[in-house]
Amino acid sequence: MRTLEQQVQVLRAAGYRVTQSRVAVLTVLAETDGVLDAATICAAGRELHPKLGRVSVYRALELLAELGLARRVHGANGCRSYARANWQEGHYLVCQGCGQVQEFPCDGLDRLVEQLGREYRFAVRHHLLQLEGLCAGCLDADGGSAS
Amino acid sequence: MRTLEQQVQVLRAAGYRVTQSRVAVLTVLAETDGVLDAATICAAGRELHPKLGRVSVYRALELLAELGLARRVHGANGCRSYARANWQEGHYLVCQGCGQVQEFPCDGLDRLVEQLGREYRFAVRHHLLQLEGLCAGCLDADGGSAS
DNA sequence: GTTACAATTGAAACAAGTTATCAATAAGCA
DNA sequence: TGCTTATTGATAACTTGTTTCAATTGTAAC
Ligand SMILES: [Mn+2]
Ligand SMILES: [Mn+2]
Ligand SMILES: [Zn+2]
Ligand SMILES: [Zn+2]
Repeated sequence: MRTLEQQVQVLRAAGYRVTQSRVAVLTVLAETDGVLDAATICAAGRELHPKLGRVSVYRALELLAELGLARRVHGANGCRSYARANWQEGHYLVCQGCGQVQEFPCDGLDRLVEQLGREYRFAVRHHLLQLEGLCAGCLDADGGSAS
Repeated sequence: MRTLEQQVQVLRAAGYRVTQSRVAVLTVLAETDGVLDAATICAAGRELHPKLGRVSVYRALELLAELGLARRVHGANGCRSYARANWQEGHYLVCQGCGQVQEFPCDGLDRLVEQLGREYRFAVRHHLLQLEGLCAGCLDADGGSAS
């Protein structure tokens, strides 16, 4: 789990300025476990940086996603929401109960992806694996009553 | 590969009416290998059913996706495009060269998903695996010059 | 074939989400 | 501290998706 300070270093190292807007967006994402859409991030970000504008939020999210510091999460009605991220490739669990998003490493997946590439003669450049279901906490809370 | 006739049966079996709008959308999707957005599907669908309206295209796509006859494909700038589909779960290859979308069966993936569920104590309900890269055809055409 | 009825449609108006513009600002550097 | 330029953000434009509701059409019963 990268700290905010480390994330800021990623920004700087990539040659981008460490601006109040970008830090605000990064901070908002760091303070939640779930997914947030641009409007929510903007509202929350204004408590840190009151002048924050909608447009900057969109621009920051796009940049942060490129750098692997944020991730656009695929939802049933579009992918308008983002979660914090620590890697560029997408391997994550989305809890349908509490909305929490959890990244996970992908050892087995990378092997599988490589194998699929050979099988279908396809040169894989990126891969996205998203699992939806119920997290441990929500399973316990439900007592197994979840459909 | 399900035929159009079989797809129509899926619609009917699920209790939905086989309307000109739905058949038009299904046909347009069947006639391409790639992904199409709603506007494009609407335009193409009007050659089959001139009265076809935008709204019906959105509604048809949502329904067809539910039935596993179409799939919303996750793109870099949102997921506004659809491809034909034969299953409800998402395992597919998206070619960045020609735009072709290819579904594939998921034996190994299902095992992996099950294992991940145990490892993270997460009850998986749905999974999405999307690989992006270059298909065999585009690899040959490029002669290996692709980045 | 005709009739009855609910599911479905589609034009129009609306709402939401996203991007272009461009003068003003502030981040990094000397 | 001042210089330079990337970045910002208000506004306006645009694109995408949804609501509404009277008209239509698919289906099954007659
Ligand atoms: Mn990986
Ligand atoms: Mn599967
Ligand atoms: Zn949960
Ligand atoms: Zn998506």
